[in-house]
Amino acid sequence: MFTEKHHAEFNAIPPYSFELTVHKPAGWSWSTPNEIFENGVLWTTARLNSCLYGLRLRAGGNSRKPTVICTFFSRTPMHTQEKESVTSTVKRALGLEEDLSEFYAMAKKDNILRQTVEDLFGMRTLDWPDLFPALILAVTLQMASMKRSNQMMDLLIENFGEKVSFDGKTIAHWPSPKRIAEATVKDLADKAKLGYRAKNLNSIAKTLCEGFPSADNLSRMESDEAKKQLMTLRGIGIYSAEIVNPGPGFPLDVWSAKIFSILFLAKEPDSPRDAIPELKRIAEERWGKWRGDAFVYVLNDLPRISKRIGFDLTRF
DNA sequence: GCGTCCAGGTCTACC
DNA sequence: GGTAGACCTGGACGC
Repeated sequence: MFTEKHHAEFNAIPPYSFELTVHKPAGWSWSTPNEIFENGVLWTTARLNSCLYGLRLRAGGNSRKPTVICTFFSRTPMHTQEKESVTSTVKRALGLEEDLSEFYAMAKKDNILRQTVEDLFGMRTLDWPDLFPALILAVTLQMASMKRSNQMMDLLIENFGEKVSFDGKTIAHWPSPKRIAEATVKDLADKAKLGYRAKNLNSIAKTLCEGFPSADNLSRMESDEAKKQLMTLRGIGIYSAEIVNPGPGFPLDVWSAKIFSILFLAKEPDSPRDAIPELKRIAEERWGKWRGDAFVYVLNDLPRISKRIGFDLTRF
């Protein structure tokens, strides 16, 4: 039984939009696809240091002094050190201490971003509480339509995940690396329809169980070093590493390559895959170290950008 | 109903 | 070091 074990209020560097950060317009979840966002409150689950927690999060403070109020639910009593550790992970994943002022100053001079940063004022981009779910997402996105990726993720959670009941809610959470490492490749392929990805995910899970830097550790590394570490995992290439550890990366795939080709070059690419290196170069030249943030802002504002440029970017 | 093609990449063998 | 081809499989599409 998960009961309330720890309660805290965290300060955020303004501007900070709790809602846009945890409940993104493009539909990306903060920790698990099954989390519940109602009336400004997020009920979600996270596996931190191999322990599962229920979390209830909501905005506090005001626009000049924003805060996030967080309640942790756990099976067992939480020790002081455990409280400090999970608190620090949650603060990082909420982007509370991220200062957007330099990004916004750059964006105000950029035709594509100027209005977008106003549309999504105060949104933090993407920082995973836990590493394995991010790797599952990256692997299931490969060579599949969004519908099929969602099917694989849903089946993984249904067949190998865990349910957490707390605060009157029940939320199904991602499987642990241990559970996927212990499953057979055949079982993963059959039950989660992973196809060739089953072998990769099983290998990744085993590597994580043997010892691999956590999401917290990776976030403290230089971006290139973190990317290098991630790319040692089987089935994780440049795109997947940048999805998992966004930083200043620009994780273009054939879908987003079509969108950025329209925005940068005003044309659809003949071959989106072949256009990726050139589009990445343009993004780096145009947005520099802020290209990762620009990437997330643009992809979360497609309906409004489409209206402004008179081209439907949501049809890709 | 059936065949074909392709999808929000990565790895490997071969040059 | 650069690159063609293989990789699972569900769903869309044409016939």
